[in-house]
Amino acid sequence: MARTELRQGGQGKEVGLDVYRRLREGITTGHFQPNERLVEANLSKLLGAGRSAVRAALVRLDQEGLVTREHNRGARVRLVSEQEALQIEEVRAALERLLARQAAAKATVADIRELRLVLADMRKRFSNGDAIGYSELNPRFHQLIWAAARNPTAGQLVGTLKSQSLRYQYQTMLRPGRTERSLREHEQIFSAIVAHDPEAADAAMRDHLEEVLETLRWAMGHKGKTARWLAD
Amino acid sequence: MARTELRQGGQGKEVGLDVYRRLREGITTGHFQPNERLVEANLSKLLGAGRSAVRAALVRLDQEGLVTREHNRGARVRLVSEQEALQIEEVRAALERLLARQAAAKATVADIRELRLVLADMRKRFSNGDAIGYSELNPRFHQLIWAAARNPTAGQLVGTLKSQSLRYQYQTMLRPGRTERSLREHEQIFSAIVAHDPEAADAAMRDHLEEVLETLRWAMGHKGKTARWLAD
DNA sequence: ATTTATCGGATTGTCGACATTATTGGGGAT
DNA sequence: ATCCCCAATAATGTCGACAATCCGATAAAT
Repeated sequence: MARTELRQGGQGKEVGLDVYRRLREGITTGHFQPNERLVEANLSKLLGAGRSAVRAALVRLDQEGLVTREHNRGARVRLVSEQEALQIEEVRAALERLLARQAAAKATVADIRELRLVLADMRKRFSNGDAIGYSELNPRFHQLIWAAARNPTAGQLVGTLKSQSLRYQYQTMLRPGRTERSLREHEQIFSAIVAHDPEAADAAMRDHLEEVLETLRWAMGHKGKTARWLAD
Repeated sequence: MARTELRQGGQGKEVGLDVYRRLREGITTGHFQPNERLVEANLSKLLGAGRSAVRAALVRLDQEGLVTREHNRGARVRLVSEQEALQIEEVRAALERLLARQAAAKATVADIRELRLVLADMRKRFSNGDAIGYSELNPRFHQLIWAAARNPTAGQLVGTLKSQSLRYQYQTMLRPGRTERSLREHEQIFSAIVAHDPEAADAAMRDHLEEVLETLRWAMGHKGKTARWLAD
């Protein structure tokens, strides 16, 4: 099936890390589908690395929640249920509130400049009716906030959480009028950060992610209609 | 048949998991000190397992944040700085607020019974002037809340965070009058959960952990006096 | 027909060996 | 005495081989 050689990258050293990154990429991009078996020998050939490296990567990904491993039964891409996705999103919300608050407290002018840039881009794409392009910018906006908060602990955590629930991210766009609302919420967050107002940033992020969660719950209520072609 | 290992610990199978658990135990209990080198061959002999198992365990612990590994330079017990400990505590606070809220919403009578039991024990030890015994019950109380929230995602996360900042947990007792105040805060959290009032539970947990954080900051200001004998 | 037993292929778990890479310590030159 | 180079040592990274285990299929038994 996979005719595509993912072979490339490692400059002779750090093979292990490279394998981990490429495997991770393969999972998050959907190259490997949920519940798909990850056979060590196959990956070994596919990635051009020894089985040891593949094994180590699988252990890491397991701990990270992207892969499940059963004793003597190998590894598969972890399928997160809708219920789990909601839990993850709740946790993510709690963390992003903290990050927004800290970003408002610590953001530098450079941070704010980059945020403004992305936000302008978002406005442009929205007014062009490019909903997909808009939602592609969404992660970038949030990542800038994480960076501005200068809290590696929380940042890394929210990053791995995001990668776990990645599969459901596009469900939020299906609701009519969601994009415009999302844009307004992002603008609120932005102005709170510009004003260096932690309370407001917290509140704005809370409202935003509460909306996202609500939209997600709504979308999952329509599972029969939408999840069908999202599963493929 | 398998003449499997008479080594202590796991019952014959799951050697890998057992090695991981014992190594983890060794780190959290302080048997291995921060920054101490973890040489694979040594651990291999010490734990009576092959180097492969040890290696896998180290990879997991690295991803978990209890160990740091540098390429070609091996692994050592990760030393979390005071600043990092504060960050971790902030994140933990955010997560525990969520968990308290959900616990208030979902707690069963069994959950509440157990919580009441622990709390009664805490009161008893406090009135006996047993501050150390009191703080030993602290984790148990919080764990019961995590369990009552029925949110494995958040629960597991807050668990690993706790294990990372374990080293600083006793610093909060050094402040005079802290124990009594802590007891009152716990009672507030408990009654909010009993009343199934998520808002109140959130607020109570927020106040409680804000206090803990403040106490921690205070203790770190006195680093010169206290950290000396805490480091040994 | 259903259940049980057995066999073969496939895949993982584990061990040992070897190459590669840091680190340490000594010896010589300045 | 100080510095630099280089061998010796220790530990990790990687590979290959083998045994243990699981899964599916086929055959046997009731």
